[in-house]
Amino acid sequence: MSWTEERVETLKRMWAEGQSASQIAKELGGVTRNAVIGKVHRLGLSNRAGTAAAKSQSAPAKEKTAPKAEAAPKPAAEAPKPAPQEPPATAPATEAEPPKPAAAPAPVPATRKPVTPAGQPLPPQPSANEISPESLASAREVEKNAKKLTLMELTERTCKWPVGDPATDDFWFCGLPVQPGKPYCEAHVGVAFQPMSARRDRKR
DNA sequence: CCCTGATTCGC
DNA sequence: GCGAATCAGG
Repeated sequence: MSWTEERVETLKRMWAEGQSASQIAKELGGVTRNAVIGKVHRLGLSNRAGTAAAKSQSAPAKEKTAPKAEAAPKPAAEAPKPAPQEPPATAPATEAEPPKPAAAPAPVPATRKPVTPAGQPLPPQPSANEISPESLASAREVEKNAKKLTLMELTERTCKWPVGDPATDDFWFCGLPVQPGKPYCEAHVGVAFQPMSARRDRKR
């Protein structure tokens, strides 16, 4: 892959948006995060406001190398603080979309925001399947300690189980460590991947 | 351990 | 110019 103008555009845009190098690399495909970082530097972009790792680069006493790079007088326009815009409540850029989990039990407070978009009908809910009570129980259990990640914070190792209503503020992803090879944590894998007949007669 | 960005240096 | 390897911090 090469840095075509289009790809560079995407790179610039995402970098400006505060996306991490690895996220950009995934988006572009065919490149590693190292490649992205290297390009970012060559392009002269770089220090974004308040980057975690970036601020550590102040070694006052000892210089192990002699960088001659002086401040590059870049007339580049100051990036206009891109206010974290609401991500489209739809399709995450992330892949791995196993079966849509059954609707999360959204505890509807009396004061529910009526944010049901008039545009599209609700996605086809595979349905109110009967999930093993045990599974649901453990899932709810886990949701209490979930890391509550945002779409952006998801990685290949964080549980992508959605909780709450995407149309409200009360929406997040589980985020707990995923089960190896699965997109969800153990508890949610249990709810997501149920054999067709998850329900046996409850032996009580 | 997972992640982040920064830098170096052979190609 | 490119990006893997490496470094360094969280």
